[in-house]
Amino acid sequence: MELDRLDRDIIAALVDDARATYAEVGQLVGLSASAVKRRVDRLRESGAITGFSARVAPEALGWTTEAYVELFCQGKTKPSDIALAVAKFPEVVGAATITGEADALLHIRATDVRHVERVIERIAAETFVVRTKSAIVLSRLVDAPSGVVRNETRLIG
Amino acid sequence: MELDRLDRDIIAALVDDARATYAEVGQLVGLSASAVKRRVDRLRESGAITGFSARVAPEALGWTTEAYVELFCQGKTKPSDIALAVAKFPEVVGAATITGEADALLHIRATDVRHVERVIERIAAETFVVRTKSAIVLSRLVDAPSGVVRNETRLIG
DNA sequence: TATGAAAGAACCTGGCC
DNA sequence: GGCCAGGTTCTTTCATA
Repeated sequence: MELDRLDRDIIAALVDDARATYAEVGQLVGLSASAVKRRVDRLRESGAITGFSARVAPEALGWTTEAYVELFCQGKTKPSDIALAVAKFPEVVGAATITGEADALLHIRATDVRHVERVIERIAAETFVVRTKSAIVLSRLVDAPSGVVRNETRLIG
Repeated sequence: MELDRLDRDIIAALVDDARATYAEVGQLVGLSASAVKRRVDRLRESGAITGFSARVAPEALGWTTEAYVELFCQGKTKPSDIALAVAKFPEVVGAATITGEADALLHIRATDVRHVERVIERIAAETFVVRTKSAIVLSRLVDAPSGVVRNETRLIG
């Protein structure tokens, strides 16, 4: 699907504030409220916008620790095997197969370092996992809303 | 600030759908619409909810490639130095200082591999950067909304 | 301190041009 | 894409426990 500048501006506005009214978004991008609604409906149908989420401060919910874990797997492990295995752990908030020595990289959120350790232990117990290599996050410097490149479009005003 | 089960259920409902009406959230958690609104207002003021974002399919916007880049820095590089430097690049959607050999781990979104290369080149040109080690993402397996642990609370119904 | 009910204002939604 | 009308939702106030 083809996205024009208006679509991109609307998306940027909704990434910034998903509860903005159609009229507010319209004023930012230069459209009427109903025109914005039509485009948003279309963007959702086409899958460009996949939904709307509250952004949460993880610490406020007790998730004060995060870690990245590299997974080294057996020769013929499929990405879907890894996906299925890690999806069982709510603590795994991100996962991807990657190039390089490791086969996959996991992003984990936990309540403390002990909790991280327990999760890694259980993941390492999966049959296809040969070994893991983990790094605890010391301080987070950047955290963009998932799926989004920051400041992608410059809004007028 | 203290969060009870009702607050956590409300947060879970809004992470799932930030545009749900207060009445809808209320029905999930067992409160009236106005009670839900009061709690949401309080959660925003207290900082537990930091905002509301549209979830976007990066590919729909042309961001088809992602990479993780380890940064090895000079001895007395401060986290704030790294933060300032990488914040200049909209392609850096995540960054954190970490334990282990590397000093920081960056998460990059770009239009293609050439684009990733250009960004890494410019980051490597920062005075404090000694070297980098990067891994291109082959396929994404898990991607939770930022800051959130999946399925944190079990909603009734 | 927190809740539910109610009322006016604001907003959404769909039809029409 | 804009305009408009009817239905829904938000927001605030009030009374209650």
